[in-house]
Amino acid sequence: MIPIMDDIDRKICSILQEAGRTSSAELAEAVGLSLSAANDRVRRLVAQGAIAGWQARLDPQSFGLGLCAFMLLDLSFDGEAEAVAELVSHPEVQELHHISGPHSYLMKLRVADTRALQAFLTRVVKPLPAVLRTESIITLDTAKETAAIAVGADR
Amino acid sequence: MIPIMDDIDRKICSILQEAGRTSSAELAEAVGLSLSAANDRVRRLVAQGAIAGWQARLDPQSFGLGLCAFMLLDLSFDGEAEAVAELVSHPEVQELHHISGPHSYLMKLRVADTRALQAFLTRVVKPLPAVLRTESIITLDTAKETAAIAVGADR
DNA sequence: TGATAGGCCGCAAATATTCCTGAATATTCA
DNA sequence: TGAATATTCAGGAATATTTGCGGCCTATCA
Repeated sequence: MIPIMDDIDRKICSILQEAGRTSSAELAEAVGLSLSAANDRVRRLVAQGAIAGWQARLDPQSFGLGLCAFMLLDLSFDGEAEAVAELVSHPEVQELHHISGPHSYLMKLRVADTRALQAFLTRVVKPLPAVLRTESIITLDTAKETAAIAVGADR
Repeated sequence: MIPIMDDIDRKICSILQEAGRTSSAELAEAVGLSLSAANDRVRRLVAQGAIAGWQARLDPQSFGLGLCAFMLLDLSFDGEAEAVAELVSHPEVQELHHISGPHSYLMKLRVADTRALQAFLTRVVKPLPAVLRTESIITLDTAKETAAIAVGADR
């Protein structure tokens, strides 16, 4: 099956990435299809992998996680894989990207406060043999933070 | 109402941020409560704001968005607010953080390819009067990318 | 023009959610 | 301490949603 995606599919995805609990009836109405047709679409999109999962978005503040930080990492080639495996295993690490440029990796962290960041750095990051250098970036204020992608459904 | 959160609340949140469509029955079973009690919890967590929303996680590749990039921005104070407002209005911009350190902002972008990144830079970023300098960081490989936070429910 | 496949619709059964009541347990205050 | 008040939980009925199925329509292709 060739995963062609038409405007209706995109609109469905657009709606669901904003409001994941939209009922099939509402969804059907929004895209102008019958309930069962809309449902078929959603099921197909999940099967195709375009919809990768469903999740509740939690409020970090409610869980005492007030600090978002980024960390640039310089890793030696030796032990790099082990370091990556160790880092991604921690829930404080939300993202870990291998990047272009003078640094090896960019890591996104979500922790309670600067104290917790310091603790994470000391307990987890620095002990890794591959870690040559780190540079921490604290977010002071967040203007936008979403995982939503540009589906292009509004045309 | 003081939003006290006990272990059961945390476990519920932990489950739902992994699998947002878990049925109340499953949820109830997982935390050892009756269906209605588990449901009450979820409703309360939503009302409190601990659960901020529900969403389908989409696969960027399926929508032709193969490139994740970060951009460090140096903005002049003059026109900063307008630049921020303009940037966050674009769906390609997933995140925009005001950060500590020598740069003003860190922006996360999701676009089709380097060509699209270049186009965004030329069409959207550079024309902003407040933009003094930019530094683009391309992600070569992503070891982890999640919005899940450390709920601390596994204790 | 006839066969076939894909998408859509509507209905009915199965399942899930919501709402209500009452009992048990904590908490507050005199 | 003891009574009054709140919370939290459980069960069940009413409501809503999801799922599965059969059939219709349309586009495609030989």
